[in-house]
Amino acid sequence: MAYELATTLTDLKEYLKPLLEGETKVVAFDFETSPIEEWRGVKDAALDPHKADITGISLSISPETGIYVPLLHQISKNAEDIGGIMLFLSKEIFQNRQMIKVAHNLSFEAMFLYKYGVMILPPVYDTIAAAQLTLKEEMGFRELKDCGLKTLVPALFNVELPTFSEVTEGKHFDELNPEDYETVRYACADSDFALRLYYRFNEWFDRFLPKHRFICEEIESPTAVYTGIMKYNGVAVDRNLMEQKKREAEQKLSELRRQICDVAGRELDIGANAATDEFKRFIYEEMKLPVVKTTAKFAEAADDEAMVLLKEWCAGHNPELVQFFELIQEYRKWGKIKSTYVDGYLQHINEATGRIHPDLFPLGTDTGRFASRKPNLQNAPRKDNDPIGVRNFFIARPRYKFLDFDFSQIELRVGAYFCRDKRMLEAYQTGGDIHSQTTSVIYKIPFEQAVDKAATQYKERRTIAKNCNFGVFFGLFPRGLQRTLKFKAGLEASLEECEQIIRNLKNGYPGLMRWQAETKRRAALRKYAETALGRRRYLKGINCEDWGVKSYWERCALNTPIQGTAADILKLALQRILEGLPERPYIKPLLQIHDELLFEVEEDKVSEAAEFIKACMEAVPFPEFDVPIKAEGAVGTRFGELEEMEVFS
DNA sequence: CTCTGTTTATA
DNA sequence: AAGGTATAAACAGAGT
Repeated sequence: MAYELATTLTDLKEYLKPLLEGETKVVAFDFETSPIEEWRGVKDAALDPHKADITGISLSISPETGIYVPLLHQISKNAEDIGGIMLFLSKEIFQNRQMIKVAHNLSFEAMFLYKYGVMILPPVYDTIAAAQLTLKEEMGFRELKDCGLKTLVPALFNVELPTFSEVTEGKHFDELNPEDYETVRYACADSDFALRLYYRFNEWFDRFLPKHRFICEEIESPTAVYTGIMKYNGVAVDRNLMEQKKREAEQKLSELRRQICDVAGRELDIGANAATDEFKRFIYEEMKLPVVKTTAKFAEAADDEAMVLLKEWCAGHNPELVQFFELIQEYRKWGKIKSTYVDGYLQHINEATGRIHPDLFPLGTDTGRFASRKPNLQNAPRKDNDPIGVRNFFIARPRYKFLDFDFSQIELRVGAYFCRDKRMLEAYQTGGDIHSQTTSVIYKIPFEQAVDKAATQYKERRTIAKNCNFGVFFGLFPRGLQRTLKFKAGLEASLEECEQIIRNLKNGYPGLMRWQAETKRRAALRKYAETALGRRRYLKGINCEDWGVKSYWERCALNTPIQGTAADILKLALQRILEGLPERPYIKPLLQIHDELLFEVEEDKVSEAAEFIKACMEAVPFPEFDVPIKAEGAVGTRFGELEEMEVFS
């Protein structure tokens, strides 16, 4: 195999000649990284661009070949004129709009390039995204590591690759000698096989699912670059505030524990969440309360709904226990916030940056949505459900502001696009708002009151209306609606009333029922659901005999096109934003929260940035999409205190 | 230490 | 005669 070592820019140019002269336009590349001095002993520091540098770069332009450019090895010789090489690579390759840049797990490479101020631009191709879009079903990919090169290459090319630790034997990559062929071989194999995967996956796409090639090339690969940028940036936190709130929470929890034991009349070990066996035995055995609800596995439930029901029962039979359940509910609320959002977030502050950099997975879900882990920054509690203000832990860096844009009702707009319901389409095309109509229907209040933001319970009512709308779209039953209303809004509605609401909604939007029936029928026939752009999700149990199982998969068949198309639309917006970032370095992408994007922006560039981002998000996502899209902006210094913002365009 | 069940936070 | 779906994370308890 022809793997070479480059020690000069001339060597590199010689290898890349066919690429530079336009005979081929595809190049795969890969970085080897090692921790910088300060983080040498820290686990996984080599994977963190704030604790590591690029040790060397490998490139490949044709199968079974590759070249390795050593940059920062500690022994033997590195390439001459590293600055010149980096400049050459950025200009001629990474930012070259004619060249297809291939990498396996592109967000990693994009993250390191961003560190050096280089924004890699489309066309790009992430072979890990391609793997997810081709083999996810048959190989059962879930985690990123399941589709690492070390798994894919043996499976697809019948070639064994040495693992990183076999080659490095516990050392960092920069301690290897670049003149050893093993070093060159290891580094080059990664780009060589990334390139071969590019051709292999494209053959697969062209043969079996051309639309997934479009999704890979035009959506997921640019998204991988954007993801690398978000991961690099992370979000700054106010550690002092977190420590202070931690103490407040501890105090509150111990007070509540004491009160709970007082009301219970004895010492009770309720653990961190009032979920111990001792707690459950106390309510169901000692107090002999009725089992008002069971869990999925038919055990006695003790969740918040059960607490509400028990509280109601006690109001009639055992009034002194009402307070007990109220205290338990409050205890759990504080417990959740302390363990997940205070202690949990504190564990994830990066020592090098003082910021939180979550793991973001653009293909982490079955529908095409992102997932966020370690920590999950997509589920920070909202103001109205959070006594301590967790979102205020997040602050913009000095001289910057947070800028946040939220797609308004994106899933319902997508739903309107799919079901072609006249009234829904018209409502959106004339700038209207379906949640308001629903609000007025279910609360029996005039439309004017439903749209009045100053009216009491505006937000809460809207949330419930939203639940109804989404629920009805995806197959909510009257029972489910009744439950949502009872437990989320504290509203007692009869089953008949709920049936009436659903009937009203369905009558109000007749296109909806037709679409639902047709979508379920097609899903059963094809055994998959797809988004408007053809992103597929297979529906294993859609033809199962068991009503419950089949019914679940039918709801997935209704949900996937809508949730998935909304995800596609957001990812298309990311692509447009990415294209504009090189000329707008004052915009720093931080997070994606499903229908929302968070940025840090230089404070005197906020309106410029807002105008640009809004335009990217509101652009027609693909030609057939005929429903207007709206993005609403907000600015602020703390994530919990963003103020709505008027954006002119 | 890992695994399952349950609960709860978000979109 | 009836479960909106998509996630991540924490705790509790049981088993290795």
